[in-house]
Amino acid sequence: MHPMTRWLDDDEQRTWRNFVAATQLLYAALDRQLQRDSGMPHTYYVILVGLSEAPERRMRMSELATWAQSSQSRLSHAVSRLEERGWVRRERCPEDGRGNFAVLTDEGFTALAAAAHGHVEEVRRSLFDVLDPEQIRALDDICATVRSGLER
Amino acid sequence: MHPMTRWLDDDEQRTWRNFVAATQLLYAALDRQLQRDSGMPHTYYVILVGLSEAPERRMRMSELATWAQSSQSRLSHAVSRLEERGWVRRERCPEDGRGNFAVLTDEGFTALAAAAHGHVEEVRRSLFDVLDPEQIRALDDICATVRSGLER
DNA sequence: GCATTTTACTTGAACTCTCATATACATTGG
DNA sequence: CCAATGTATATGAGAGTTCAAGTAAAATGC
Repeated sequence: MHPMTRWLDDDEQRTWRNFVAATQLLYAALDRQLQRDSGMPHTYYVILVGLSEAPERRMRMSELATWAQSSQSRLSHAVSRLEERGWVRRERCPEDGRGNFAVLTDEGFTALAAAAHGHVEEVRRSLFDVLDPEQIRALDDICATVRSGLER
Repeated sequence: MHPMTRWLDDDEQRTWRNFVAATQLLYAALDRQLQRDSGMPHTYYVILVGLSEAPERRMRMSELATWAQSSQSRLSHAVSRLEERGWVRRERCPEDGRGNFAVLTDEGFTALAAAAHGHVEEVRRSLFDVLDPEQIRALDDICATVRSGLER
């Protein structure tokens, strides 16, 4: 069947557990900060950022899902919640009757702007402030590598 | 009020987005693999690992929560689900009437052993196989630093 | 001793995410 | 043109997580 398990040696084990611990603590801190100060999870924040950077602050659902590394279903649910808050609105796509645009409203833009400061500070506090420039370069390199390995 | 936002510069922005993309893709891959092959999310796997390494395969709930970086509530719910599957059992603590032990059952140990191969392979495929030894050392270092920054 | 506070853990509701399925429009091949 | 297939998105149920209470036992203080 499958080959013998290539178990992690002690160093790898330690690295892996440090990785899991660090990333989970980091996301927990981010989510807590965003939820507390802006009432949204990190995934919603990412969606708003995507829209805010898109031309006319609008994007097709599927394009936005790809951008935000989200499943289409997750994005659809999330946009529904964001619509309820008046931060995003859906618009039917004229060229393609199946398609929908997600459009960032002015209220959504305002909410994002209000959330950004605290979020960025948290990212700094949790990550950039504790690493030296060399480590930050290395991290960028590592993440780019892992990312391209997983993106197909 | 609060000081001016120290925005991320272009390099930091890129690093941060690579980090988010890489970690999210990685956890998505892990969770998909574990769910598909073993019917459990990564958080449950971690709980079982913790118990399997504890003396007599048992740990106090709060100790286990700390070990697994979980809230007590999350752990309590998770242990309830794991109990339903017969993988874990609760036992009242004799010395402290408030306390509970979570005990890994033989079925739980078997389930963990069955899950381990595929999980480790996925960790290798997604992370260790794509990085060179230098990068792995750097990652360990970075994660340990971030971790201790966030653990208080 | 007994009231107060703290600790250990559980519970329920609200919310998010996943997975399977459904819907509606578009495209393709004869 | 129309049946078959593919694409874009939505929806509903089930599962996990969070947050705010709730319970029960231990420790503390006077």
